[in-house]
Amino acid sequence: MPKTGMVKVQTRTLKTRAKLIEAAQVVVDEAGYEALRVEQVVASAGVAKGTFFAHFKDKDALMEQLIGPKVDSYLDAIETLPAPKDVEGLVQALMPLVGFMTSERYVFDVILRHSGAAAKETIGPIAQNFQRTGMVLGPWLAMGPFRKDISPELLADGVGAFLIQAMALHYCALHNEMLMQDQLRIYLNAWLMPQA
Amino acid sequence: MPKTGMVKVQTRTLKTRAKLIEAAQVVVDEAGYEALRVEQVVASAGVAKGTFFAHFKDKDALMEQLIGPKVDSYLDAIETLPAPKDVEGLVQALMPLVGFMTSERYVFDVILRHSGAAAKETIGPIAQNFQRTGMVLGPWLAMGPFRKDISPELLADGVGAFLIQAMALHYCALHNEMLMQDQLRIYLNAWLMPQA
DNA sequence: TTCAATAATTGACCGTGGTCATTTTTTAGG
DNA sequence: CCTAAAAAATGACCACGGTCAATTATTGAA
Repeated sequence: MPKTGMVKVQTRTLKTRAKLIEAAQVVVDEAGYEALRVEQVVASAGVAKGTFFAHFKDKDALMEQLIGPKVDSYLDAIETLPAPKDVEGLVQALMPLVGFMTSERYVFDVILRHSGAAAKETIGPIAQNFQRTGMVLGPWLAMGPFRKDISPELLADGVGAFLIQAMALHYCALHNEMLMQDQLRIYLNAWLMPQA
Repeated sequence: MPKTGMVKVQTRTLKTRAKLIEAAQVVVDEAGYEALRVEQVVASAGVAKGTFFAHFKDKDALMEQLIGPKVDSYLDAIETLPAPKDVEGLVQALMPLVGFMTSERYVFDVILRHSGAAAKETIGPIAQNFQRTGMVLGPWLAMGPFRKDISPELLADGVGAFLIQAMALHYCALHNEMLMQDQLRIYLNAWLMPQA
């Protein structure tokens, strides 16, 4: 593995890594995440298989590099939106992200594995995304007409938990998207709204 | 695969399946779930590898047969307990189950992968467990000093969601210094208690 | 420019889950 | 019993993620 110490990073290293990620992205764009094969990636990147594992601890690490930025782009989009004024607005704001996360069973599994369930010393891109979700959501929730008796961080944590729950219940179905949305609305109403 | 129609189930079939599960359980008892190898199981069961996959769709299907009943036994124990009178009591009642679910990273992953399978055509043992969790928890929560503005089913759903969240965080480098039961207590207090 | 130390790359090899055409066993009818 | 069809078991084989000792490229100091 290219050393991550304080020594100079060889240009070659960056080139190779870029080639691998680019080749991987092409495969994903053409056939989806599930269909990605390391052998295919190294073949079209023109490097040996060993090189792949010199750059990525395992296949999942590459997946993180592909899925993480994608999730990030959805968070970018969310961040530009005005703070939602109710649960419905929040759900609508979250749906594109949810749609991506449940676009493939495999993607959802990867995200689940890495969303905090990953026992790793160095925090990966996906876990960082979840942190960022909290950072985006927290202030939003604090501004909205939501319960004020607990911290925005805790509020955001709960949104994350119910997001996972709703996706887990309906991860499979594109045709279940309405159901997932309804489910999420129910959860978030119960979680976010001050009790009458 | 042994047919599951209305024809007679051969004694041989039951024998073989029993041998496989027993052999698998021995491996698990000796080395844990993660260490289980199909080749080891078939070797000590004295059958060919193909036979294994005639009885179980894949390795995960066997894992469900091992983990499902185990989770069930914890639910049995919980069911005999008197309804908890506060969040602390609930947390204490749940901890043995939580302890098992997080005893191995691999076990948690298997459970995660199968917990949302309720939407699938054939509902597996683990998904059934999660349903049962709701059935055990619902009435309990209805009896306790918990919020009454939402249904017991929804309350139980939320407990499930926060259970997963707390367990996921337990494996996360950023949060593992906080004890899982402390985390769970915070979540469940926020979720279950009427707002002051 | 040289060269030794270090980093990156290679590809044969392995472990292990999963497949399938073939063989063996069981069942049911005559 | 005998036999043909159905069910179960077999094991050689494959796919694919991952390893590692050997090889090649890069670097920096003299």
